[in-house]
Amino acid sequence: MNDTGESAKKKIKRASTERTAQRDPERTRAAILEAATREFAENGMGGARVDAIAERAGTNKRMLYHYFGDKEQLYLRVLEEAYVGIRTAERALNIGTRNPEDAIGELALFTWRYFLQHPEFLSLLGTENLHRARWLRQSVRLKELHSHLIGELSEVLEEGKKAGVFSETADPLNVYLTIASLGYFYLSNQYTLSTIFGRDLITPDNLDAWERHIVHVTLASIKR
Amino acid sequence: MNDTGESAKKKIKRASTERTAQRDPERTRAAILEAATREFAENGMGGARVDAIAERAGTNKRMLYHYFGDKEQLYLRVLEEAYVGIRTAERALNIGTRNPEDAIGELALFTWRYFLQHPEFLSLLGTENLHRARWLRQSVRLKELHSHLIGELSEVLEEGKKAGVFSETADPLNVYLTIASLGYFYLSNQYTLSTIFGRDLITPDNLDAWERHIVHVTLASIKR
DNA sequence: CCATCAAGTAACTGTTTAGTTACCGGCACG
DNA sequence: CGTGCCGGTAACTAAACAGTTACTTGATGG
Repeated sequence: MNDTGESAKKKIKRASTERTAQRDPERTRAAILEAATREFAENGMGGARVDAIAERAGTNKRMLYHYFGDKEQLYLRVLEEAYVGIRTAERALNIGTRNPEDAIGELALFTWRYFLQHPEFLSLLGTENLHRARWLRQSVRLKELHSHLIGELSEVLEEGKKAGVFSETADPLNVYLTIASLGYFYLSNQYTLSTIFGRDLITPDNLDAWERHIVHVTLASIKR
Repeated sequence: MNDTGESAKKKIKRASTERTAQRDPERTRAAILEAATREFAENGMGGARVDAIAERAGTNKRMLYHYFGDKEQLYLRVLEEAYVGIRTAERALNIGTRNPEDAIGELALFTWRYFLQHPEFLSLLGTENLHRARWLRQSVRLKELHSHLIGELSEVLEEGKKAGVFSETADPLNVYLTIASLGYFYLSNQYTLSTIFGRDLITPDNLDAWERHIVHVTLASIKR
């Protein structure tokens, strides 16, 4: 109830003390979030089951509703965390410090490899778009998260134009959409593509080839 | 039961006779298929409701189960029809009759515009990939439908290589995946993209710009 | 050692869902 | 004329579902 210095002190003491592990609210919360990420990624919003999330998290529905309100709020939380994940890792690249051509190549490589290592992120995007960004639109946390990317990319392109290596028509959003398109489609649609074309797209050789293809196409599209 | 000349004659008579319109099996069947296409496209496999499909089709569940067996078989039928639709239209392009550069440009334009005019096809692909092509894999009708595309594309590329306009490394599957990637991602992810980048991707100006971009990128990636 | 309070459990509820069954009505044919 | 068949209706059922409520457990502070 009250958050006096006394109780705060006790909380710190509790948090740093080895406990029986039967109770661990933060752990439970994190477990629910992770379980929900997997469940929503595998089954979509309509197909995900609240009971399944609770079971995967090793807890029960009572805790899920206690920490997250309801299914929709939990889903939004999962989606927000997924975006924070990729944008944070992207920012750490610091593409602005490289020469323009390398910077674009690095961003393409990073994006492809992130998609490859985080299939659940691609699934969540697919689900959210199926619903026309119904939940993402309600998010208040994500408005500023993405502007940094376009800003940095814009600077890199300007630098390249001045140096005479990039075409004057190169546009930052177009460049990012090109990189993301080539990575997203190949991975998210790998199952139908492999089926209809009778060729397993996910073998190491094919993945390597497509990685090189993405870098090649991206640079070919903006070089003078 | 039996399909003698007599009963066949009667069927023809029935089909050509103006009836009370209370009964029309083919119409009902087609209405169910069309309603199911929309329902599955809008809500995915998990989110689609059999009652909603029946209502949209102006009929009821009894007929749906009568014609299509169950929800899963109906879904597969919808998916198969969607693939037949795009591959049939694609074949009519006859890209083999054009000069190589125009042929690739035409294929890119066609694919983009088909995606633009058939959002339900993109949604169905998304849903099917979410489930790792679980139903498509079971389809026996679709094995040969797609080989024609790659064959024709392969011929065009060979012709272009001989003429010296295309790079020797250009690969037919890669070219198609490039075209499809750029169209698919832009449209299927337009909702989250427009939200996070604060720019409406679906305005006529932006659509035109992206159409030109796809053709430009595709050709830039294979030109010598 | 007892009172308190939050973490966690499990059984329950009202609703929705896929799939079924019992029935209706008109048409073709004997 | 009446019998069987087929397109179509609507009410039903069993299971699954999201969300709730009554309860247990165990740590902590007095």
